[in-house]
Amino acid sequence: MELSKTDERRSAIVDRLADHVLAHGLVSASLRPLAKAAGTSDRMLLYYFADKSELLAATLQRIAERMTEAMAAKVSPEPLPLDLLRKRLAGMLFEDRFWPYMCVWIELASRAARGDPLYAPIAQAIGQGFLAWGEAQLAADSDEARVRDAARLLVSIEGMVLVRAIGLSETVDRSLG
Amino acid sequence: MELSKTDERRSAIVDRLADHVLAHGLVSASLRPLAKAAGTSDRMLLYYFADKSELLAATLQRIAERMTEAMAAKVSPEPLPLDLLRKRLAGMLFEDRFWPYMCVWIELASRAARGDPLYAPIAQAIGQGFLAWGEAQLAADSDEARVRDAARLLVSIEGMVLVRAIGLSETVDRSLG
DNA sequence: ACAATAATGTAGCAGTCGCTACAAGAGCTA
DNA sequence: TAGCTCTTGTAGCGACTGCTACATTATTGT
Repeated sequence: MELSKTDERRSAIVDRLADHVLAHGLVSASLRPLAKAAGTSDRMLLYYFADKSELLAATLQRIAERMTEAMAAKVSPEPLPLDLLRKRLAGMLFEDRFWPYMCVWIELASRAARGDPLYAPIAQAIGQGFLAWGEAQLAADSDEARVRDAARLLVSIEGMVLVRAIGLSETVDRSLG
Repeated sequence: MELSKTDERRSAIVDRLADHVLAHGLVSASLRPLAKAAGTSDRMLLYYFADKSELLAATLQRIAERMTEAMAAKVSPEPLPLDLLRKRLAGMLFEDRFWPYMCVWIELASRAARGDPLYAPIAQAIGQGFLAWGEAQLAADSDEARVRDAARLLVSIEGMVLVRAIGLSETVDRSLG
């Protein structure tokens, strides 16, 4: 019994908030629509969470957890070279079911870029998590090469995501060819 | 005499709106603050522009023009190979005076990613403009290679921008090494 | 000089924003 | 059953959103 009733309810709410943010973006994440999506009232949202920041932080963390889980399931039994890992990852991230995560991710980055004190640390942590994941997946001759390849993996994946976001999917394909 | 007085006034307003959007982002681009930045009133903004969409479209176009101008000034006399062009461009885009453009660019992409009918076409056009610029700058053995390298240039530049946006500048550097 | 048109100020509408004061119900303990 | 804490609804505040009706002043063409 480590979860109190309150914690359980909080967690259930966060789950439905995550669904809503994935479907409609941070831009439409205002209290009343979120409450409706969670089957409650804005009043109750601010009963379970101190303020909107805390609520959104919890929601984004939940979204990141889901993504981490999905990527953990994609772990390859043996290390892969950069090119191969990049292609596999690109194939995965552009699936319809993952694209909402990428949309939220870009939104997060756009706020982090302006130094938003709520979003910037969250975005940075997620980025570093990805780097660590990449380093664990990559086959490399040296630690130096591993770190460099993980950096290249992150950069090129983010690039493909952003280029696809602006509607240039063919350009993404061409860059992989 | 191709510009009427109204057009001139419109253009002057757009210039100051562009300054404000570059400084504070689309997220704070609401009518009253924009009007203040332009030295006028929200009432007048909607006198010169049909609605907020038209006003923002004009502002973003102006911002894109400024960026295009800056990049035209960076044209190298002879074609460059991908790696070199990438490094030069990265060096330029990460200068302090260009970073605000990148912030707005990510914001634009995040809205385009959700299919926003105002921002999606603008973002796509800017992306295609960049591809054309890259193709003109790149040294390549064949047209096929040129198109592919331009795609790779766009993807990696966008990737570096996004990774820097989330506060991982060292990762950007490592990816170039 | 006068009439038409362009430009601008004032005020406000209806809606949304995050958030809160207040009170009432629900469920438990003594 | 009395009292107490946890939970929830109602209602609203003050600020902000895009936008507009109305009136007034400036400018222009005749």
